[in-house]
Amino acid sequence: MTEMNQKHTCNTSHKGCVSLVPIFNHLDTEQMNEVMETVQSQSFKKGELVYHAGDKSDVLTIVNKGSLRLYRLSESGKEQLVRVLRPGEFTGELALFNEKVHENYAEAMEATSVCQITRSQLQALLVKYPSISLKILQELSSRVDQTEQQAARFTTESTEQRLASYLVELLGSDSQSDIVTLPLTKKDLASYIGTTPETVSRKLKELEELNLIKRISSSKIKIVDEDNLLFL
Amino acid sequence: MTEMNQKHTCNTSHKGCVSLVPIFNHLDTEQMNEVMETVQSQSFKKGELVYHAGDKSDVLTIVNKGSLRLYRLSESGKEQLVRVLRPGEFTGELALFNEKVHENYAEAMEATSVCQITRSQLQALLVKYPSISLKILQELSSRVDQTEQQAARFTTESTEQRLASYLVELLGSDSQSDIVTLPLTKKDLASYIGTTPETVSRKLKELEELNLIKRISSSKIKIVDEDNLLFL
DNA sequence: TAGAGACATTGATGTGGATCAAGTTCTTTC
DNA sequence: GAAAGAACTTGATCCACATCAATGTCTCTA
Repeated sequence: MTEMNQKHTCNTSHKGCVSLVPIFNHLDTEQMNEVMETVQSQSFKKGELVYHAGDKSDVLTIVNKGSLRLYRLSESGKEQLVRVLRPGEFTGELALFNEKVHENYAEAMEATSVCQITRSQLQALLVKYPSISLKILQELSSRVDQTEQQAARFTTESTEQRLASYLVELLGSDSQSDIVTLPLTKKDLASYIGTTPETVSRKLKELEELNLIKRISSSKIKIVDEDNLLFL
Repeated sequence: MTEMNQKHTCNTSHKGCVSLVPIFNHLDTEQMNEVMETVQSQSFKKGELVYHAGDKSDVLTIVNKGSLRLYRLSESGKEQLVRVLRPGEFTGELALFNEKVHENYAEAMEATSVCQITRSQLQALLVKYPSISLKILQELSSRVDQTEQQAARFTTESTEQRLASYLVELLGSDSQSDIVTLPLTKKDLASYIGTTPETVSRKLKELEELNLIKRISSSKIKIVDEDNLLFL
């Protein structure tokens, strides 16, 4: 991986890595044991890079605990948040399957442990258990869909609409309660929806004045009127 | 598939479908023959839809001849061009691998012939020839990358820069000559780079005044200064 | 080959949201 | 727990680009 970060390889408790993640957790116990022996566990402290653009390391990195922030730098050096990886999600597929260099940066947002599997190891597993391919294909095709949708929103919706959609989507998974917790700083949130922190601030204020949301604290927001949020 | 379009199933000459496309053309002759027997050939006239948003048909569609225009409609009904599929490229993976409905519309841009393979047929092939999975994984991961880059451009680059990048990318594949042929109408081009036809018109004029390009005809453009196009 | 409809250009105008700048509040850390 | 520094908010200004409108040009088709 990146040479700049010391690695804390711990050979115990790969279990989480394997049994938790969608691409492996359909296997039976014995097969999982086999997978566990091939994956390497690794930990990163907040702010450390798992890989960076230009890096060619060919491992698949699966988040076990914590979260990774994937971002890009534009030609002009502006940072664009691509997505946040949560436990069970993976990254590194471009370098792994296409033998290309990474185009993204992957940074730990908090203390984060991941499992890594090399190209040759994964290839062996894919041949032996084709169902793993299928899971990865599922995940990748749904990522293509999500990213296309995200791109389409940049050109067809206003900043306010994108912010509102984002809040409602947070609610979706969170559910149960009508209070969402922003998992990102305002700066990252702004970058993700394609705007600036100043504008996020102003738009949240506007949404509050329209009685669509209520700001509880800086990172907690109550969704008052989900339907009209999507109607903007 | 879509019930609105008559299908022109021709059971001859699947050969192109199979031997031309990256996901199959690494197989040996005998294996290809096997694949040929499972795929279905189909033709579409200009403007016909191969599938549409909401459709749940679970086939992988591979372009053999011609081209398909993939687009989305936003909530507000605005059309966003996602990408153009050329021979060898495929679509339909979301519905196929995730058993979800299509989110895109796929429309023939000209007389187009495609090959289709159903979920169960493909699954059988994937188990038998794991190298096919690998090819699909390659293609999908590179699509994720491209789409992420496209999304990042919407937020970090100006319209002029996006247009310039687009022209240079056209040159890349076309190569040899420094003249590119726009494969899209101005309307589609505008949608693809996230702007309006009016602005495309104006920006092309500006680029010409800067001596970076020269418009030969409405669809042919000479790239005069590739380096500075990327420097904008 | 004329005429209609689609597509492309150009101009005039308005505005959403970026940018710059100045406070304010929240977190670190020593 | 005080000081330093992030992160956040609010205000004032500006501009890139959308939108609306009019005209010009291409290309089907009858």
